[in-house]
Amino acid sequence: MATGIRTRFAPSPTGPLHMGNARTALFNYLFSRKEGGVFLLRIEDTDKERSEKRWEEDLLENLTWLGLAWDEGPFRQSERVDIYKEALQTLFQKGKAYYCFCTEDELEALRQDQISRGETPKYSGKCRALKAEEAEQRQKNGEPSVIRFALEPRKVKFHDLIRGNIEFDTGLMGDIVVAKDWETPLYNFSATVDDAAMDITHVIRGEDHISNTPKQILLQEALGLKRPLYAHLPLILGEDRTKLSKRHGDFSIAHFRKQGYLAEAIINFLALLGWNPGTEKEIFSLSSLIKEFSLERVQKGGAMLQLRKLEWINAFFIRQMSLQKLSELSIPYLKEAGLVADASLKTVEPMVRLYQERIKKLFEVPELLDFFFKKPEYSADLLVWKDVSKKDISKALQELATVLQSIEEKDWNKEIIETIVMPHAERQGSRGVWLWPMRVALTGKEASAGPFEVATVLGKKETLERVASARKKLR
RNA sequence: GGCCUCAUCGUCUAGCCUGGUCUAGGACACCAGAUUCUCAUUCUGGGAACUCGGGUUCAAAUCCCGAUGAGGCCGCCA
Repeated sequence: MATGIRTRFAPSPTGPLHMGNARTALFNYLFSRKEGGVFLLRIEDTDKERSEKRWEEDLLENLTWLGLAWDEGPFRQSERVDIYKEALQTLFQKGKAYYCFCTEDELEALRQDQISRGETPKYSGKCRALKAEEAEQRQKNGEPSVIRFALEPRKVKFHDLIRGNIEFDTGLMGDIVVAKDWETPLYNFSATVDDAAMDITHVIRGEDHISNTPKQILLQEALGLKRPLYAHLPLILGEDRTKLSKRHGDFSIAHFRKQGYLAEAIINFLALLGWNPGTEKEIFSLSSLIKEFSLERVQKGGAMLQLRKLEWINAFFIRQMSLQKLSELSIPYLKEAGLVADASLKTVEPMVRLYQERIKKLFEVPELLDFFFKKPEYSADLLVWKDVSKKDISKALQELATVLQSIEEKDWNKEIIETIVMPHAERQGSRGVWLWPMRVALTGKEASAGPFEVATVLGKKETLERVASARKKLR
């Protein structure tokens, strides 16, 4: 903690953790770890209508699954109302806050009017002119109101660690609502107060917050709070190059997890979306990312998600994984698909081994391995290799059965089966005449692992049975 | 509409700050070939980009200006 750097991930529990969120969390995590700082989690649940406990749970669970461990928190803004109340008082004392009694209809009418005149919609500041005592009285009388912050109209400059200097004219913005009432602070206000209260040194968040920054800076100045450093990350875009949202489909981490994407792969993929090491290295573990990460190498332009690449990275990690680990991960998917009630590593490992280089995501495991657990279903036509006649295929299978039968149980392994069967297959002009129907007889599939490996796993008895039933199909 | 941000292959990007070594590099995807009973893996090869226009300079993807395009924000959401 030598550097005293503190970052935070501050999602609102109004939806699941998704690719965009997760990357913001990842960059905050990487930066704080790299600098030996603290990474904290804050749940921004000030919106009572939209916040849901299940989304908070989703956030925590999937963040943990990804391996993004936070050092402090989770803090919930809903549990920190007193802190905001106090800040609100300060604002009132300094004459920077006032009650606004304008109705939503009134404001909407004003907005429409401004838009139709080609002006920037902004609050007129009408209630700012109200006498404090009068406003207080109306408020006490129960007249509906909100609390606004009197924005100082001036140029606000700040330095963004990714984009350089940015300047806004706050005269172009209306007074913002900082709280619906004393118990209900709004985002710009609660986030500003909390970032200071939690000693956040680096605010690393999405680019969509750039225009909130000047408002927050003005709030900091009014409250006498320290200004953190800012780094605005480029947005993650959908296929239409707009900000990722529900209509782009399900990009929740939970969804990808269910599909059988590995946490390592998602982390690796997300890291490369908007950041690169400056070398040609593309495969990273979380710990290697911590070593190499730097905000200076973060991109400025938004990046479209490329699911193909995620799949490739996922398949890569699957190929790198130990057989045992991959088997362990596969078992739940086999159970889920109803192929096995219970499976031991010992039975599953030999099967998984044959498919390790073919699995792109764990979700595919059942459809790839199903024939190991049940008799294959396929049409007789599938047994036919190229334009060989069914009669010849049947003959090949008959001879194959005889040859296989001759192999002793104790010699039933890939090498021996291959050395014995291959010479026969070679004599056919094309090996396919024997190998194709053999493989189809055993797997029922157009594409699968090799016939000798599969036969080995199935065992002699089962192999012969499947070859026999293939011959029956041809009759 | 206003403000802000961004701009290299289809996509993610290197290079840009510190102009020449860039006939612009890598990866994914795609195409072709090798291996092969199939699929996958692996290997080899291929096509594919500096948004446009000015300027500065001996020299610009790189610096400056403008245009265009794209995105974000303009909530009693975050």
